Amino acid sequence: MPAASQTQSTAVELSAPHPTLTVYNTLSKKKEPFRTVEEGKVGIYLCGPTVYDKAHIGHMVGPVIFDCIKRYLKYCGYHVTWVVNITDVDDKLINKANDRGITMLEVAEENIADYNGNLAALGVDQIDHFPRATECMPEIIAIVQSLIDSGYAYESEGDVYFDVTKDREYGKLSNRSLDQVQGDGGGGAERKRSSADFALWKSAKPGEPAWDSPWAKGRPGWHIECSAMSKKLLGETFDIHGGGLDLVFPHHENEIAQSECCHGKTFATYWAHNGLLRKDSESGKIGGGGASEKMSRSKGAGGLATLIAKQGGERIRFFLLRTHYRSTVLFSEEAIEEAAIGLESFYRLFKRYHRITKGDFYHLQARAHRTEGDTQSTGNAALDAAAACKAKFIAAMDDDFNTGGAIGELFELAKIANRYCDEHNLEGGGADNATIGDLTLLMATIKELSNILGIFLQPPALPGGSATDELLSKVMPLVIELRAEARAAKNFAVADAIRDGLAPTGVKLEDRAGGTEWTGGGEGAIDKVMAMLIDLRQTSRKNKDFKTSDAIRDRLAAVGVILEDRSGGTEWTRA
RNA sequence: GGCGCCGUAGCCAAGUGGCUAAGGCAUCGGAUUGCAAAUCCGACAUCGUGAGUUCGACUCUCACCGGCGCCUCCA
Repeated sequence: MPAASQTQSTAVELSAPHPTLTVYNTLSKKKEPFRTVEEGKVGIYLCGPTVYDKAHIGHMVGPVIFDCIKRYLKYCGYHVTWVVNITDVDDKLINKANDRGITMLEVAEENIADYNGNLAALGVDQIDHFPRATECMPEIIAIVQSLIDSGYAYESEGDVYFDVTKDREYGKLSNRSLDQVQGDGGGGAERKRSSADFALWKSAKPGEPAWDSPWAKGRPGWHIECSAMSKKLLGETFDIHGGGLDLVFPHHENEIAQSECCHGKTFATYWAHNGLLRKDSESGKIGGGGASEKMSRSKGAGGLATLIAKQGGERIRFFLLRTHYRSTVLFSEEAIEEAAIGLESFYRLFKRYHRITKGDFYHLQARAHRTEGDTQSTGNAALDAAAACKAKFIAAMDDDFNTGGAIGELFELAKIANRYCDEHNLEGGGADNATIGDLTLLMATIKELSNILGIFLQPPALPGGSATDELLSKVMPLVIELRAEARAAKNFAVADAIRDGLAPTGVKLEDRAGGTEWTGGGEGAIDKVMAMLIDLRQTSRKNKDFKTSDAIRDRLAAVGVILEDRSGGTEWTRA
């Protein structure tokens, strides 16, 4: 078999292709029909962080898209195992530990906690295994030994290097030939046979964390831990290997080299690389084209936890999912806030659904698996339109997990549901069992599809809302009541003064068929609301509208707020 | 220098060899509202430039211009 012998890695036999799902493969630079190593099962390995510092938003792109990928593959009926590794031994960790006078393990623990908190906030909960390099030393050493035994690696003064000249296929992922990767050789150049060789094992200097090995006491090189962890949890050949585009070379190239030389067969069938985030330093400027800078912890990027605290995880997830995962994304808080506006319209729809049906969107039962045969017309225009949206949503996801296109359909679905409410006057008495049933079907479709994206799984925790002041919740009904009375008396000046006066506090009023609703009101809103009321009372007194001014004081007293008129103005206190 | 990516409306962003080029934000009309808000309806792009292939290209090829990535650690 002369032709086949040109490749040392024998291709493994794959399942029949999925009829519609295609996945882009960095290895072939094409979208390919999706086939699996084992029928009905998918193994995914995503390169996680080296935990030497806090995460930045760029670290979430991979986890978020793969979280969706797993959800979608499950939806398509696959059984999926997803591994995200933690690299917790590395030069940078050692340096960090030395700088701070703590152990490498302590540095790792701190940043792993940060990372896990970030994942949880963004709704990434599909990861099955979280292996750590330091927990896989026997497996790492076994692979290194095997590579030495088969002549692909050599020991040199206690270090072990992979001999790239022995690997005929070296460079196939990043599309470069050996003479193109002859750099300065990096650290330990004098111990290498070729400058492109890379370390599988690094002997320890005094004081460095070290593990016993057949060579010198030391630690694994970068790259090798992924080969070991993926083998341990997913086998010698698995389906999808993911990571940031910046990992293609040298990290993934070296992983392939190690694993395929060690096992003599395909390492991963599909290589899926997400695009990188850039920080938009000129956001807000007209005309775009402004400079943007690379996100990198070495350049001080970080603060993801702070960003989450401010914006909330769902906004960030939604922002990331609006763009195809392979694109470069310009990130700025303004961009996140713009995405959030779209998100809010969904939250409003969910509330509308609740007003009409008393049902909770978040508790709707939705289909968990795709069904191809439910496209026959129902004779109901709204339901038919929704079915068409769903079909387009699925087609988008089938096309290399095109979440951006899928989200467009979600907006369309929201419009269909809102229109249905309008056309059938569901908030003005048009609701009956039939219309409520149809609306619920529409909402369940939104639930089914948003479940795939991992959004709207539960009411958003942040921002603002959850921390609403208890007193504010008591005062607002009273404010609304005052305004309702003013409106009933056609005293629109007072009614509008209340609503307009509330605007700067972040509290919004919306008049609905069933009464006025209020939303918003974050930290400090209560003080501003009280100031508005005091101001309104002053104005009323000035206008001899004592009915209003007295009502304000009396009703505030009823909820435990006392107003005291002093020479310098009115002060309020909690009783 | 080597390898590669991108350029769609004011902004963000899907998509396709030929029917109306998704969707979101913003803007402008209209319905609705006491006025708003929300919601709905409508308006708003010929797809960086030039050439080629083709009956036909925004979609394929080439050139150019303009952004960007990797080649050192990096999600």
